[in-house]
Amino acid sequence: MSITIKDVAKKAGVSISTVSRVINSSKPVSSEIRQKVLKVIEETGYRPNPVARSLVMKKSQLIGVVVPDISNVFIGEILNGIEEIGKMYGYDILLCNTYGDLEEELRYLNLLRAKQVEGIIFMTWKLEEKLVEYLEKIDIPVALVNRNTSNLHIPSVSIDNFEAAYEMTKFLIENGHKKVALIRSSLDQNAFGLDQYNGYKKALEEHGLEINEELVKYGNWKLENSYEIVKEFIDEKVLPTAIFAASDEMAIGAINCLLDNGYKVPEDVSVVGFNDIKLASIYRPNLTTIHQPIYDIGAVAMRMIVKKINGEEIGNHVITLPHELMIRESSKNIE
Amino acid sequence: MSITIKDVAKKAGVSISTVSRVINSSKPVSSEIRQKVLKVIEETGYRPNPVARSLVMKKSQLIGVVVPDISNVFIGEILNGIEEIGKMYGYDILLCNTYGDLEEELRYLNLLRAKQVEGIIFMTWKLEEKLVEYLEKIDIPVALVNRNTSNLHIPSVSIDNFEAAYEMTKFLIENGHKKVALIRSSLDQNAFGLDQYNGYKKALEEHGLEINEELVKYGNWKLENSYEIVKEFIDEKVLPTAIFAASDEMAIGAINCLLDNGYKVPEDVSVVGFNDIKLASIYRPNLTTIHQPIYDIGAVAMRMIVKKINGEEIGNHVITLPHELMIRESSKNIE
DNA sequence: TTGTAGGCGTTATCAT
DNA sequence: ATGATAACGCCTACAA
Repeated sequence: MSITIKDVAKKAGVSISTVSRVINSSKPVSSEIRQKVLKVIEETGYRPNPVARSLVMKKSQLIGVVVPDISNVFIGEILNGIEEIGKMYGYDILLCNTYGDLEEELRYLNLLRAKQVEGIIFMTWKLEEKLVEYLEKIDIPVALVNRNTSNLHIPSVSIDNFEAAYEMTKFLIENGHKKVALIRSSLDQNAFGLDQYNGYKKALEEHGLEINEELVKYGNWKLENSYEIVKEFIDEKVLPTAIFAASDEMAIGAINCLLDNGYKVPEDVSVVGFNDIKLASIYRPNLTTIHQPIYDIGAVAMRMIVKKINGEEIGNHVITLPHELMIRESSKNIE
Repeated sequence: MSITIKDVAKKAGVSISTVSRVINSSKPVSSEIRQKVLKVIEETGYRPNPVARSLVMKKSQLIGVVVPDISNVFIGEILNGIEEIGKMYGYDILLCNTYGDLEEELRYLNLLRAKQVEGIIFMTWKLEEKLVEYLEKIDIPVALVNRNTSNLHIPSVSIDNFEAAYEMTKFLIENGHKKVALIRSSLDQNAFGLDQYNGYKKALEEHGLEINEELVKYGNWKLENSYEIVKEFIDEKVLPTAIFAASDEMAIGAINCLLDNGYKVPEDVSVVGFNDIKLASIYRPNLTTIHQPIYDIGAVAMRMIVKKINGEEIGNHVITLPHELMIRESSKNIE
């Protein structure tokens, strides 16, 4: 039986409201009584019950964070940013792992509202129409992460994936690569990775190269998966001179497949990634990739949520963080 | 203004107790009334408020999970197991990231109790004495993960780290390695990694090799860190013929440092890891490592917590899962 | 400045 | 089988 505000009140010889006032400093209390109450709190080790508090305040000090894969290192680093900023403001994290499944995402979104979370940070691979609808009219602060939403009415924090992919593809082309493969996520219009695809396309078009759909493959962001995709390239003898993987992990999967099949990187094939996770600059060959301020993406998203909770006006609801093309060892000029 | 049980009762023309009974099937309700209530619930989209429920039931359907580093892939996979099993039983996760800091760990533990979590899954690098005390007398179900506690009064789920490290070291020695370095976590007695150290020591002793403390280094489980440690070996010209890193990530950091300095793996130096994360079998050279059933560790821990919550008797409170020595490319017989 | 009392949404214990 | 009603622990008008 844990100690309650009532016990404190009794022990201090004051009313419940008074105790409430000193713990919340919501209204003035004579410093004499305050001291007395504080002392009792100290002695008894009393802690206000957050659940009861949530019930009456309709707040929970909880932020719901829904992600498609906790074991993805990119997501893990974003979570670090979210957690750390959240902690600064006294918010805790209710974690939801969806595996990118729409039903799960919807289920969790409902659950989170029921649990009175004060804000939601959302990340997914495929932003289905249903989700967009839901997120556009939800009545609690939401931030979409890693996805630009300038065309939607949902706040978001991400880099400019389109521009970044464009730069990367352009870089490869200007290094003499005429056959550039792209490994991105699934085909759907609303899938994360569409921006990358469009950036890739733009670069190709600008350089008068036609898009060979045979070279655009759809992965699931896993190492193992891109390994298999590259194996297909090899088996089908359509191996390009450069492979642009939409994540570093997929790039590494690709490189290993190439190595296992007797190809050299970057001598035979250039392989570039996206995200710049820590492994990218340690892996051998070091990955040419797009640097994202991963931690910051999470941090900024959380800060945005906190601001909204506090009713502070936030200027732009679509925040685009800077990215950078990191040219390292896994790509080569073949001109 | 969300709809409450009261609204449903009124709309269905029954008492709130009746509504409560149909949503919980706690007591018989005439099927006629049940249908009526169900219909109103359907129409109104009523969802019981979990917070109010928590308050009266003193339960929250929440499991607190505290980990030292979310972005660590090993931990990420454990979280997958925890989450998935938790979801099966209707439990959600309150995630706490501590960076392994004792103050944070203690703070979170208190917070979790206050939030009425029904169970706690705990993981840390250093199991400080204070934590042991706290965990031994906490009044809610706890499971320590990735750490054998046969000498403590805390339930746990892990592999036999001692035996695994022993096998690995023995394997290296029997492959002709007389100078085997160990990169493990910090020096403290209670640090995770002590079991590995002891296993390592036993193997050396059994083979009449003396322990050269110069070859035992203390890392922080990060890639970058073990890279630096190996650099020290090289600079100090005490490079051994084999390096046993206490995690795959550290092994990869070690290998990359060797490669960057002109050494070949495993020709010049054998490097082995621990955990068998996915990357281990994709990385080149494939890592010789200890396979842990990572996902299962999380899953079993969660199942254990659920059982305890339900008051089911669980046999052994210290669960040891099987491990396996995976011999791959990063190690070599030099006899 | 302090205390009283009502209410937050549910569950559970009584009667009926 | 059903319905009042008292908790659960806390906050907050409203009174004093």
